[in-house]
Amino acid sequence: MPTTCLEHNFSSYAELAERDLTFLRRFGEHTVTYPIGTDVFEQGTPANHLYVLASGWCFVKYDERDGGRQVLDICHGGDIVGSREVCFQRSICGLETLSTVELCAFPKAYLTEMFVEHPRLSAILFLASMRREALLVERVVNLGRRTAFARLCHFLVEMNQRGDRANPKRTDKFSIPIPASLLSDVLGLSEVHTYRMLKQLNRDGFASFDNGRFIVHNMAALAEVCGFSEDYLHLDRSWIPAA
Amino acid sequence: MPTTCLEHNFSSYAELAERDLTFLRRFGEHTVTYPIGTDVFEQGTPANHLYVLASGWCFVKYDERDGGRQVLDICHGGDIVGSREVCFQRSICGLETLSTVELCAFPKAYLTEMFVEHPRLSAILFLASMRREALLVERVVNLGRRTAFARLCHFLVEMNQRGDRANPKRTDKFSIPIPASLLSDVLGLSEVHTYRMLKQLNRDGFASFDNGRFIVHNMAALAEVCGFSEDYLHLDRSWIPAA
DNA sequence: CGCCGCGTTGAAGAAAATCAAAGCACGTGG
DNA sequence: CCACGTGCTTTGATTTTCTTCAACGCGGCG
Repeated sequence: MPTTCLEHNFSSYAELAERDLTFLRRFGEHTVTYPIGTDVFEQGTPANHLYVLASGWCFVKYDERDGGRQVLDICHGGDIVGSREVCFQRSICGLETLSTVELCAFPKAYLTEMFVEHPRLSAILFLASMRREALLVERVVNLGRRTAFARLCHFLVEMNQRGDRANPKRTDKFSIPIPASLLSDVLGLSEVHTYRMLKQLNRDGFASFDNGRFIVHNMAALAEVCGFSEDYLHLDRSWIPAA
Repeated sequence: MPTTCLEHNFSSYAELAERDLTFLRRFGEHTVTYPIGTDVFEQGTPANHLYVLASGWCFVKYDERDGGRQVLDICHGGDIVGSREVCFQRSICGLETLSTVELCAFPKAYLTEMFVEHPRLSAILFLASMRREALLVERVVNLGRRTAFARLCHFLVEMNQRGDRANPKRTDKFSIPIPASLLSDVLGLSEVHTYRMLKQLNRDGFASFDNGRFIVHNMAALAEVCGFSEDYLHLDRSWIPAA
């Protein structure tokens, strides 16, 4: 499983040729395991790897000088993480684990070879990055233009959609090991207000939350409240070079 | 000028080989001019080109069903626009002009060839996309964790930095043809509150605003108020394939 | 002139933050 | 076993921030 996670992720975008697979397998060996609460890479310091999250949960965070913190993303199994950070001399964000995680590490130094020898892999990495950027766009809209309650609904719908992708067998129950304090940093709210919104979510019968486990009772209502758009799901893979 | 804008942009990331330049020049011809108020591409519809903004101003917008609108970016001369949109079957965002603009259009259909034949160009496109993503990260933090006034300050500092990049001869005076209504959609504020923040900006002696023209009196104070981070400026180009 | 878009101001109200207190589960040490 | 502290959750009261509504000045322009 760990040795094929990079491979598995890339394959989900397009079928790979044997020589591309061989290249990926060279790095599939570099699997690392971290316990909960580990800073995998830190904001402001150079990042030397990009990762595929093989198992477990982690989140991308941005800490402000004054102690404020914004969570940029909750990573799902299969997500590519750190491809933005390796492009900068100092990481824009930090990555912290929410559980024990297995990460498949791809050394930054091999990006050059990938772009030269494996155009198909490069195109896939580009496409995956654009997908992540589209998620960031949704987040900007969420924070800029929606109420606290709608933000929470949007978060749930997005997590559900992404959970489906990571594991097609899922139902409307899903659990992410996320304390409410962290959820408030995702939603750009105070912790107290986040608790109130969770309460309302339950009162309205949309979904319930208990210790990191969400149970969605009415996904359609959640999507309706926040005007959820699925455009980010529909990537155009047609231009990826043939194998 | 128009015929070399793509080339000029890519060269700003790394020196190009003659064969890369030749490839870019094939598309340098496709320069289009649009009047103010034009929708260059529309949210929800397929995008067939990516662009380099050769001259003028435009902005990236996300319209919600309920009529709300969020502005994702104000594009500066030299910016690559639409590389995210071409990766989706339906554009995530729309692009509208703020003035007469000249755009250098690169057909999506040629991405395949670029990735296969021009790894250096592909790497540069990737790097430029990561820079734009870093700007989005700053926007998420801005909207999620900062007050109205700090958001405005951050906007000014960012516009100033990016203006420097686009035109190194600039000073602390700069003008973007931006009505306050649009500014409010950038900052995620109501129009009225935006006016009040502009007033305060003037009262505090940080900067003044008149009809799209900003004059910054104290850039350091602006940067201080919002805790501006320059990390996004420092790209690591070291891994780009040699020419 | 009268209309309209843009900027400004004031007042009222809603949304969310902040402050404060208390309950509850859990682990630790006595 | 119980006492105690600590972190997580809940609730209420208060304050701040921002939105909304409304009115008005002002300049351009048909």
